[in-house]
Amino acid sequence: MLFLHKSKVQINPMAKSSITINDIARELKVAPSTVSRALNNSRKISEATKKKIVEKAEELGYNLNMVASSLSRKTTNTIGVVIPVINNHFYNEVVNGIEEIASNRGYRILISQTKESFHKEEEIMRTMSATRVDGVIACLSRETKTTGHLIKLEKSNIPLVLFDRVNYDFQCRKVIIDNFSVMEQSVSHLARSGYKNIAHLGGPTSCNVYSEHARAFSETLKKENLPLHPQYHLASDITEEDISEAMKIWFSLKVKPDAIISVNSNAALLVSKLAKELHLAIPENLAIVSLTSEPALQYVEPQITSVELPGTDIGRTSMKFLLEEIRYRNRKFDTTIKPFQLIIRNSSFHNH
Amino acid sequence: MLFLHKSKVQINPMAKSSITINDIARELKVAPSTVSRALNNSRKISEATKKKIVEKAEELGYNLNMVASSLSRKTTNTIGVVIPVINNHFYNEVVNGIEEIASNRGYRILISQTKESFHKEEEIMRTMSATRVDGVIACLSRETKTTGHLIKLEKSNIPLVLFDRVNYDFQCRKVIIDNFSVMEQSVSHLARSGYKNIAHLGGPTSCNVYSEHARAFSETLKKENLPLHPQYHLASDITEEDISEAMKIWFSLKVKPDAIISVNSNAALLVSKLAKELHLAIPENLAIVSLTSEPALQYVEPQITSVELPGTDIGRTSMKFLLEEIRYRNRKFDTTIKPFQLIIRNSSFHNH
DNA sequence: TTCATCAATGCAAGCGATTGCACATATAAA
DNA sequence: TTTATATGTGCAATCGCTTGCATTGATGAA
Repeated sequence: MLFLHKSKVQINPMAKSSITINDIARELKVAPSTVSRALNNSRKISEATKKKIVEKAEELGYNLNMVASSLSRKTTNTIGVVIPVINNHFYNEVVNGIEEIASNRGYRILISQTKESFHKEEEIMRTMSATRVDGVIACLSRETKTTGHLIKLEKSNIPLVLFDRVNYDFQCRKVIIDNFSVMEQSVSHLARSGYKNIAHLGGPTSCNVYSEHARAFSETLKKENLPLHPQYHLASDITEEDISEAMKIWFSLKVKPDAIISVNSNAALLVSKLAKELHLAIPENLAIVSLTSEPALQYVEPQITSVELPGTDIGRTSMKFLLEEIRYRNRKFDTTIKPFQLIIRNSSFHNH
Repeated sequence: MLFLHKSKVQINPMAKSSITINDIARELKVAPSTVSRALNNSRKISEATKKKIVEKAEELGYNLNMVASSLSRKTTNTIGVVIPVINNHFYNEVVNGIEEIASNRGYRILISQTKESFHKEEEIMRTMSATRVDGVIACLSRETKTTGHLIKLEKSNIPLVLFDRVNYDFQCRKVIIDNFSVMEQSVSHLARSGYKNIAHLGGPTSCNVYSEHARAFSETLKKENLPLHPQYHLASDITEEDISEAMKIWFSLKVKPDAIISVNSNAALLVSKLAKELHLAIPENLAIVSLTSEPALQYVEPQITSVELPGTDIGRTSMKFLLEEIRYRNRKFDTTIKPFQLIIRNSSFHNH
């Protein structure tokens, strides 16, 4: 292919201003408003004029300036998506769900990651508000304890839907999982399979998800008449170091755990690896259950039992709720609880 | 917990219009231009006035309207990121690299996925152009063969940097991997380890990355004096079905492959799983090499040899290049080749 | 023929910032 | 004291599009 002609480099430091509706209007000797209406397919414009205008727009290579349009319309057709991190299976699925609905309805999405920093989350909310997104869907950072930044968002009249990690003190629509039940089912499953000394590698309890896990862990152990060793009930930031250290400590105790419930799949994979290094047979000596899923869990040996969360569904639902608020401004504060599934694989099931 | 007080619902269908610089100006009896300058910390405004204005802005809960600002300034401080899919380790890393540099320099990023559809890619480019992003960083879809949409983008004076999957016919800055070398090193490694019948599970050759793999595969086999069985040289869309089918066919042949080079890590993981189901010992009966990496490769047994691509680095570099073009409008058309690393793990190395 | 009605288009005022230029003080230099 | 030079603000146009209202000419009803 030859680009000799087209590749004429434009050296001007300033962008050559592009074609506007005024250019079209001038060429056709009509009013800019007519051009605007025609391009928006208003039915107040005759078909003949529309055709003429559309053709001329095509000819001149006109491209709508959304910035101007947004300013005038007071709506950007953009929705902000705030997630802790982007490289995570669950959030990827949620984003996919959001995007699916959004793009169907003509909305763009602006993704930002908090990297689990409250400070960054605050800043992101300010930016979302400044860019005048039409709405925000967010999953709070682990550090987030207060809601001042959410209240500000609300004050700027930007609808907000929270998912997964939420703050119950803040009034808005929420799409969540029954985290208590997630843990309850996990513990019960392990109990039924004959495991007695169950450890919990949990997240920081400042976050609702993890505090609910923690509560369910204690309560269910009691219900199942299983011992709750305080040192088996860990809440940490779940870094690789945290996990290694926990494993080291646990397996140097007199009574060692025979099952570990891990807050997420990354941690579970690491636990599985470390367990193998300790020559522990899975699931005979040690069971592993992960409270979130990702494909890799099915590729390791043995496959790891995990809780499947409906990420895409959560995304879709959140987006639909948000659209309702955007369109009809009917603020609702109800919380939707999505179903999950405990998928039992070989890491936690054997005949004692 | 009680929500009674906070739940005062605002029923108004219309967003209460927010505070503008004019409101601040009126209250303080100064000109809007003064407010604008003060908030932008212009040094033409006295410190006293600035203080007054900033305080009033704070008091009224003022929040800059970026839309208006963008229209006036003719720049959005937003850069568009176009990737095939979001749920992919490599692209996640690239996005992280981009975001790191971008947020340091005060840029937001707008992420869109093509889902490997050329049609969607075209549409995304139109949107990017309409929203007047200051620049675009893109990795082309597998289907993309033509560059009309890129030329249009260029015509709207939006700088573009391509990474990984590029089109050599299109003039712009590119950040890529030496795909030929990736394959060459993989084949040579397998040859050195004593494998003879190497199969290639490749991607569609319409895409430069995969066609380079394919060429390197043939050439390196020849160089290493190894047989090239045409049926071992596969180019497909790499769906799960494609892979299953390929495996079925290959292992029903008279001469079965003793090594498989898989175009990406998902495929490699699946191959590894299927191989186990066929009771093939890895790496004794079958070696596996993946041409991209993800953490899961280190969790499976045996760990899978793979090519580590510098995703974050690619992202950072692309963003830096883009910023140069945005800032100085110095169009350069050079291609940067980033180093990769073949990490040899247990799936491809044993003592024959 | 006259008046109401309607369809098609134009006029002009926004939207909320930014910015070149003019203008008023104040200060310094002559 | 007069003139040059800063310094700090205000004026008004502008960015490109949207939209309420006015206008025009044509059509149909009275």
